[in-house]
Amino acid sequence: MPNSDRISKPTGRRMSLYLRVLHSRIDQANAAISSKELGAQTGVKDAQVRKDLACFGSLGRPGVGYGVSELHNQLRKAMGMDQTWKTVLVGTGNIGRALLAYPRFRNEGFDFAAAFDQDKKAVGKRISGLTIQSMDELKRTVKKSSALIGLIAVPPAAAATVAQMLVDAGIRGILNFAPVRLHLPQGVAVVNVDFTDALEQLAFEIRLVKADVKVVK
Amino acid sequence: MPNSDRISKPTGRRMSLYLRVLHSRIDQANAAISSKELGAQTGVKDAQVRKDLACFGSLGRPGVGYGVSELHNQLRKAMGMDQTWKTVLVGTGNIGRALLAYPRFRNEGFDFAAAFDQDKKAVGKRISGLTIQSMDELKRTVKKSSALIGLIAVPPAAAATVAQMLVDAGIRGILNFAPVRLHLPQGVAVVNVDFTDALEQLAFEIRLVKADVKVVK
DNA sequence: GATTGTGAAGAGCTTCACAGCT
DNA sequence: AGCTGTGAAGCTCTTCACAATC
Repeated sequence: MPNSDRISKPTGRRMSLYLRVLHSRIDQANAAISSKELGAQTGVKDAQVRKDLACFGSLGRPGVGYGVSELHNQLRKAMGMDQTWKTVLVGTGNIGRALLAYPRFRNEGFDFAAAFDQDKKAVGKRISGLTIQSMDELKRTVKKSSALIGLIAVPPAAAATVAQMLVDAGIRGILNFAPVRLHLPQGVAVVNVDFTDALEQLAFEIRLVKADVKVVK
Repeated sequence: MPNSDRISKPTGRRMSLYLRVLHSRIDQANAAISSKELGAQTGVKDAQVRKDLACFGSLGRPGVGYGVSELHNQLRKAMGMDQTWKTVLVGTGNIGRALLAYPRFRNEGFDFAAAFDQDKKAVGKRISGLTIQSMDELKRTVKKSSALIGLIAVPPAAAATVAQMLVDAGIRGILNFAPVRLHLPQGVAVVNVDFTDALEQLAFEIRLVKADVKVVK
């Protein structure tokens, strides 16, 4: 009996991990993989893996495991990876350019439809196959492209304004690289990627390890 | 009575947020800030803020709040931000170069001591004030610089090897940008930053929102 | 009156353990 | 024998609520 009331956030995060493992085994599509094996590859306990996968109903066969190909398809569908997500980028500085060039995005179904920059000197230049557009064109271009995802890679001071522009243009989710908490209306999702936060987190954990006699898990 | 048994990971993550708010108020160093205000700025409930801050003992004054300057100092110390962290970068592709140029790292106490690349054609070039070194020099340079943090910005296939080299050289923490789960000995901390994971997460949340009649928090 | 610090309740996530299937 | 699916137990983090303090 399916357990798909609602997929929790922790479960969603782990789904990405499982997906990565399955992706690396597409060549063995007909083979089976056990929850134990999936767990070992992702650092997740086997019982947890089974609980997570139970969201889709009973895909596994006792004594055997999960069909790689079948599970891969189900997971892709559940995570929304069975479609192409039109995506736009705002901010073509160092980070923005690196993101545009990042090869895995396209492979995973994220397709950049446009790139924007406030700097008039950047507008018109081509990077990674896109011509940088001015902010004035944002709303029209986004609507026309029906992009649902926006990446914000602008300085902190500009992030809030840009976020509002994206929302007004109909964007449904923002991947935010600016070190700022965005206030967005309900119905618009945000995921933050903050390099400084990440480094601080690391420094914090190093201190934990050094401070303790016993190492903290 | 202090509650500093052990600072949990969720608490640690929020500390970064508080720190950011306090940082933006250094000009009002003598003023006070309440848990409610700190919470509003960071999206955290006030009771949670107080619980988190109670780790340092009783810094707050009932009816008033927390001294901005005092709290800032305590937090910086607790998060290990009262020192300079010597840091090295491996991989000087698009992402690596963007990280080296990221201005906030230096501001927050992270100091790049060296950059390495496997590509012989890159070695010797200067980026952001550093001369790219070959991998052969990694161990010696890292030991000499006494760097504790390593950033991995290399292709997935190379990440595990690089991680091992960093650990052998005495690194205590790794910020990993490669989409790979690193297996490291106890005592070495890892924080992963995976752009594709983040985007997948976002796509997943957008789907949640669209699927539901009621919006999920 | 405003705000802290905190015990207790609540919610959510993880792990255990085992019946049941192949 | 091996493995799944899952109820129940265990654990951790969050929220509530209020006495104590300024």
